[in-house]
Amino acid sequence: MPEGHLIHHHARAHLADLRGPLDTRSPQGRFAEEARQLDGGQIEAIEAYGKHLFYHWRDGPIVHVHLGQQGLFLHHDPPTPPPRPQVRLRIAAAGRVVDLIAPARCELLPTRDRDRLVAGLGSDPLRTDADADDVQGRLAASGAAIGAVLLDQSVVAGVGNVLRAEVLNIARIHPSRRGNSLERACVHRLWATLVGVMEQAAEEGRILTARPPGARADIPEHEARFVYRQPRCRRCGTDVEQLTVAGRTAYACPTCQPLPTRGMPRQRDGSGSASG
DNA sequence: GGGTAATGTGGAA
DNA sequence: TCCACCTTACCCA
Repeated sequence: MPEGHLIHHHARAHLADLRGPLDTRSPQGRFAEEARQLDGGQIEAIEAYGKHLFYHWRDGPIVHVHLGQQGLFLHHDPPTPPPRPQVRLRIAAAGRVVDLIAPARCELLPTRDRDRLVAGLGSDPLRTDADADDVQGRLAASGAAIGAVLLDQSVVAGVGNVLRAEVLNIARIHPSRRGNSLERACVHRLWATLVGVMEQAAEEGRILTARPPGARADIPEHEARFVYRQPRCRRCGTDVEQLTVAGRTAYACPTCQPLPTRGMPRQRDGSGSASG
């Protein structure tokens, strides 16, 4: 389920909800010993970085969570139902309970390991320490398809398949275009779009890029996207093109995101005729 | 009730 | 490049 926007959304919500002494347990059992260690402790800070979550326990360890593809959080108000047997970690505060299910990773992490992990990540558009100039430079220097570079967590942290499709459509860039074929203003537009879309998505907890004006609040996600898993572009109605970029299905509107004609003069570098 | 895809990643081949 | 991980949600009968 999760891309970076949702990770930040959860971090904010959990920081607000999980105050005071906490009860922790692992009904599923795979985090039982760790949960016993944490039981009765308090969370001091929650950090989101790309698709990673770090729960900093007061005078305690860091709990590192990566949801992977199937992981999800359930939130309960009292009266709290008993946890499903699949719940890896239940964290219960006085008024609010969070269940973590099917994470790709849930582990105690020494600070050194957290630092090493973060050092391998690129700028996160949702973090104040994101280095916009550095990322744009790296995007513009890459000879790989921009749709591949965006998914590379060591370049930009937090972008997944939905954000890739929607942001490239909004910025009118075809996912197959090489980073180093993009004009500087184009890369700047891409970064600005990324930040804007992700901030709104983090706020709302979902990616609703193509929401029509006046749409009901509970509009389904699949009706509120320009090209991701759409038969036709919601901007112009053109049939959406599906292609594989970086091993994952990419979606593009041939009208809104045209590919420059092959063979167009581009003498700056030799990458213009690269296969793909 | 069954079958399938999914917003991700890392390791094997 | 493919598969496993592991669960939910959705589609269809």
